[in-house]
Amino acid sequence: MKEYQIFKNIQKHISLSNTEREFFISILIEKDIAKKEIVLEQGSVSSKLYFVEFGSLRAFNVNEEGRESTIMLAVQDWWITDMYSFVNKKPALLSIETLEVSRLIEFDFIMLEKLYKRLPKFERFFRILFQNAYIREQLRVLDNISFTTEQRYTRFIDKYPQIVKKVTQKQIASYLGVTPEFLSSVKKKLS
Amino acid sequence: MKEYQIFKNIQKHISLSNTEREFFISILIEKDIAKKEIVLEQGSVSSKLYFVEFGSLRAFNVNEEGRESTIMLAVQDWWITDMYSFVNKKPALLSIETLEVSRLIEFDFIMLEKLYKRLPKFERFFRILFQNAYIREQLRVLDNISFTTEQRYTRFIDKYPQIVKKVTQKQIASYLGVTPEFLSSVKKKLS
DNA sequence: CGTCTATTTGAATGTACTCAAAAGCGGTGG
DNA sequence: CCACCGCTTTTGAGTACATTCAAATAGACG
Repeated sequence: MKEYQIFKNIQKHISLSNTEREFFISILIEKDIAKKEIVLEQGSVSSKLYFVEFGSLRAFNVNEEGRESTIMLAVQDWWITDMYSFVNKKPALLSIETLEVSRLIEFDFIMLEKLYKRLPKFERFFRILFQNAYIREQLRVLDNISFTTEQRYTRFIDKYPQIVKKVTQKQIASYLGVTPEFLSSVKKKLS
Repeated sequence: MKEYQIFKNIQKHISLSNTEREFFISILIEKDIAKKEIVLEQGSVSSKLYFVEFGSLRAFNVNEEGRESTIMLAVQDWWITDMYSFVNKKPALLSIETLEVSRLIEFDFIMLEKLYKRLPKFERFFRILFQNAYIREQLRVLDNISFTTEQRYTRFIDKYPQIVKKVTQKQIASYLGVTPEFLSSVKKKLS
């Protein structure tokens, strides 16, 4: 049997019998994506949830003035989509692009609902997944409002060393919510 | 039968049979709390998840310099705890206090795990709850890094008019991550 | 090698903070 | 019911943080 990263991910929280595993495999859709491809465009409705088998992606918002804000970075073993759009079927606030050649596993909304029905233990799995995602985002809010840019930069590179290798300075700046020029001066001060 | 706000909340996402409802009632613990009481102290482990039957609460972090950051505000029909601490059993990053006389329904971690076992549809309920919480926090991150203080202030009062009535200017400032003095000058400019 | 983008540097400007003091407001006790 | 106390809010001056704009340098990639 093919070794999917996604099984390791799922088995962190639930265990599947052989028949469950077979069913699950039968619905999986793999997509190989080239570098710098857009997998979701801001303004369109996000109909897919992605799991990253390998590679990396970035989710970002572009505001009216053209300023980019990076909201999420995903590497191997992470899940990514514009959840707001996916759940509410409203235009996505985020675009998502690959940072390198990536293999994704794709779940569409309908299929996910079927999965919940057929294998209710996936309710538990995603309950735990969203619980952790909520905690992570809340910690990021705390970071944003209570630390200086310098602190947030060093915390970011300590927390996500594997991501730092794959993104540009400019993208880190847009994740922190500052200009690339200012981040450059912060780095200079640190060294 | 007593009319609990929490049933309306739960029935937004799942429906309970009479026997399920009876079981659920049997495990509910109500707490009436006076104004300005601390229900969770930063540094201690959060062992309870609270639902707000009525009243209002504020969750905030105090950093080494003594600066307060308001992370969450909860009114009737909201859930609140330090989820990071509750899930990981680590010292809480947040204190939680009542803003007025409030009635809470209390769930401890063990009881919640029992509830998941006995009534697995609660996995679904909390899956949806955390999904929405995650979306909300991610939108707040986007707000924080992509809007000016003035924009964030007006968005806040538009989005949470019922909360605005119950909190001080100082607390709104600490929610937005600015000083009360600066928020005061922003308000002046707006009028 | 040449082109395009990212990064750095610096000057000028605007945003937000600190500190201090005054004014406003709500609750409490006499 | 009023006077006082403590906390919140406002105001202003001075400073620090962060942006904008422009230009130079460095890197990545075909």
